[in-house]
Amino acid sequence: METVERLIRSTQELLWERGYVGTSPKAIQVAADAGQGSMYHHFSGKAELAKTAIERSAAELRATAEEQFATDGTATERITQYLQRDREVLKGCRMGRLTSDPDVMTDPVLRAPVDQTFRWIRTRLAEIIAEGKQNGEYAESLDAQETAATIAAVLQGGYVLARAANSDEPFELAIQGLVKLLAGVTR
Amino acid sequence: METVERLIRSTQELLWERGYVGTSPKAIQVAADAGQGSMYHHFSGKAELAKTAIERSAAELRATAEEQFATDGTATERITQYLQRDREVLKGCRMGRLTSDPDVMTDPVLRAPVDQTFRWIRTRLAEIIAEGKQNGEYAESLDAQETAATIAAVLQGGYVLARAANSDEPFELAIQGLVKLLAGVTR
DNA sequence: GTCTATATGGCGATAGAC
DNA sequence: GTCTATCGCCATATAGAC
Repeated sequence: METVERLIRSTQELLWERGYVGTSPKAIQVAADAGQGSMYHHFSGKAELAKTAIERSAAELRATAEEQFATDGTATERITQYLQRDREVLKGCRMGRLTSDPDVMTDPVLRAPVDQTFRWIRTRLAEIIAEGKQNGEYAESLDAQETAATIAAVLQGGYVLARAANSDEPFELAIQGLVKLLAGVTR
Repeated sequence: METVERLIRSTQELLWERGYVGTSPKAIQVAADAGQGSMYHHFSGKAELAKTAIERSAAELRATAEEQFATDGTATERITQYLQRDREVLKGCRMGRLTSDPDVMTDPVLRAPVDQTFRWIRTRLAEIIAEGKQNGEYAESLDAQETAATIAAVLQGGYVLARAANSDEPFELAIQGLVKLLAGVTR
């Protein structure tokens, strides 16, 4: 693999594990097996490399989610599939965790892909719920935007609870609880 | 206010804003208006000060939550009150955000109060839901543990979505969506 | 493109004077 | 208890040779 690619992927991994503030150029170089000069030849510095890595992760995350969303099946089936797909729960969400990083949230360039990712997920979930209302799966009174936000929040919050407990269990409980609550509004 | 107290409170504030990795002893000293020697006289170092600050924040958080939980009223009323109480949404949860900090999660001493806080919240919510089942407010089939985890997750995830969007809106949407879903299981 | 040398400044802590 | 001095190390680059 080329040096640039190794640098980007190593940065993605380190941002996931340690955040932006907790990741040093040196650590990236070691992980990527690239020299100092090499890194600064390809990128202007830590910030530009992080921008590239975050944007890459955002695109990957959307692609993975769309795999679940784009299947055929009822709205409930698609949402449930998304909720229950295999996840590395204890690592947390690589986008969600960045919202705790002060330097990411402060820099509009670094925050933008994080922002966009969650807007996209909420929009996509709201579309699916709206479809479910159209075909009579859900009551007309169900608010698509609100419910979409709730679903996205349970996932993000599930990660938080799991990491706090150092166990997948609270995540699984939260998802299961949500699935059952959703069943309550399904006709 | 005494120096020790200023040190602890400044650390609480900085941990909330910038996390453990993003907070330096120097920054704490400046915020607390305390000298280098002063800080190291009262605490062995950054880690011990952080431990004290996190434990303090955990206790405060529990006390604040219990204010909502301990009122009289139906289970739904108490839960809704907790969900809809005034919050500094864009600052996020000071316990929840620490789950993204690599050095906090790695150190058992620093992680313990975070762990305990969320276990307590989930337990407390589950108790209230169980009471609601007893007095016929909720269906017998409602799982208290799962639903408690879902509620806690929506709050934590709501913070994440709000910070990503740099707006309270997604938080409010997620809470509102949850309240309505809960109404679906209320008799 | 990649390497090594060098630089400035901050981190996290220790030592000892006052 | 608080202050200043000092320390070794790392963060984040820049410069210029190869």
